[in-house]
Amino acid sequence: MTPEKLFTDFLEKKELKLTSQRRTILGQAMTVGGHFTADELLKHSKKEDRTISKATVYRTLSLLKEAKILEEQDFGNDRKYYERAVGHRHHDHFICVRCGKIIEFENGAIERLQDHEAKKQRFKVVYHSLKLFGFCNKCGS
Amino acid sequence: MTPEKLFTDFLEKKELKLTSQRRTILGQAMTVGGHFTADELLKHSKKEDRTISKATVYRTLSLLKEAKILEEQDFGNDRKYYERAVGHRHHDHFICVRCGKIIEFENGAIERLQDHEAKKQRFKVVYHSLKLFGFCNKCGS
DNA sequence: CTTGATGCAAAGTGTTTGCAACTTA
DNA sequence: TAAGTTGCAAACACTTTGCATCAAG
Repeated sequence: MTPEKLFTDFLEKKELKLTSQRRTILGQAMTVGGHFTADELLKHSKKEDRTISKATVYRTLSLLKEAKILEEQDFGNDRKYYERAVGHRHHDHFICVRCGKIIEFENGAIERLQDHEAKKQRFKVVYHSLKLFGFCNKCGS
Repeated sequence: MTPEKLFTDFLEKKELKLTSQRRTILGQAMTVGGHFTADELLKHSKKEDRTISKATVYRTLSLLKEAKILEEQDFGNDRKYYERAVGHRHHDHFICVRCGKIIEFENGAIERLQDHEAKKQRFKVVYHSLKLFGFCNKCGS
């Protein structure tokens, strides 16, 4: 299932329209890769269509999030980050506080311990966020 | 080491002054307990000293954070939360997306796996944040 | 009495919204 | 052509800052 198909299906189901702006923004979101902010996405989208506005980017981001095509991340800055959710397994992040580098990692054992902890608390986890802040190997300590 | 002593030492070392406002705000921050926002702390502090301003609360929060008396938390809302760091072991959080309830938990095994993962990535972790979002037992699913 | 601290209001950030004009289905 | 969508600018919510006045050391 491609992101484009997912999005058109999503829009159809909600009786929303596929506009050229939405197509452009989705395309750019899939192209940029990694973790990006609303503003970065706006800049990229403007390269393809100069008239696209900030408001439309935010509105589209919110749809893409709802459609589970993008995932919103919060790295403790004041802005939100987005990354592809489709074709991208769940993972967590290291964040270098010096250079801002973000490293992804997957660790099933941690997830299993989380589930176990959730059972103990009778809590039904929907999603989680694990971030390890510190210094990447380049930035030493 | 009491929070008060920690704070006066911290201020002295930085040649900053202990004002009545700072004393009030620290006192309230220690009294309120749990997780609170800047605005809540302002409201509480105003009960003790009506003239305290928002600006002073924010400025004092930043000092308390630097002095490691408070810890800043980010629960994905747009505002920041604070909680006592002194006399309070490290822990992580469940956050109920329905009622907003926050449950703390400690799990040493998860921490050990995190350290292990960090070693693999040659990343030096300074602090981490693990949040499990979902439904608490009251809010079911 | 010197230097830092305060309160106020204004400025900043990132994000959201009201509205008239415009597009999609 | 009806309903959703857009760009714009203004509105928002939270936080920070400039400045004249005030108080701690």
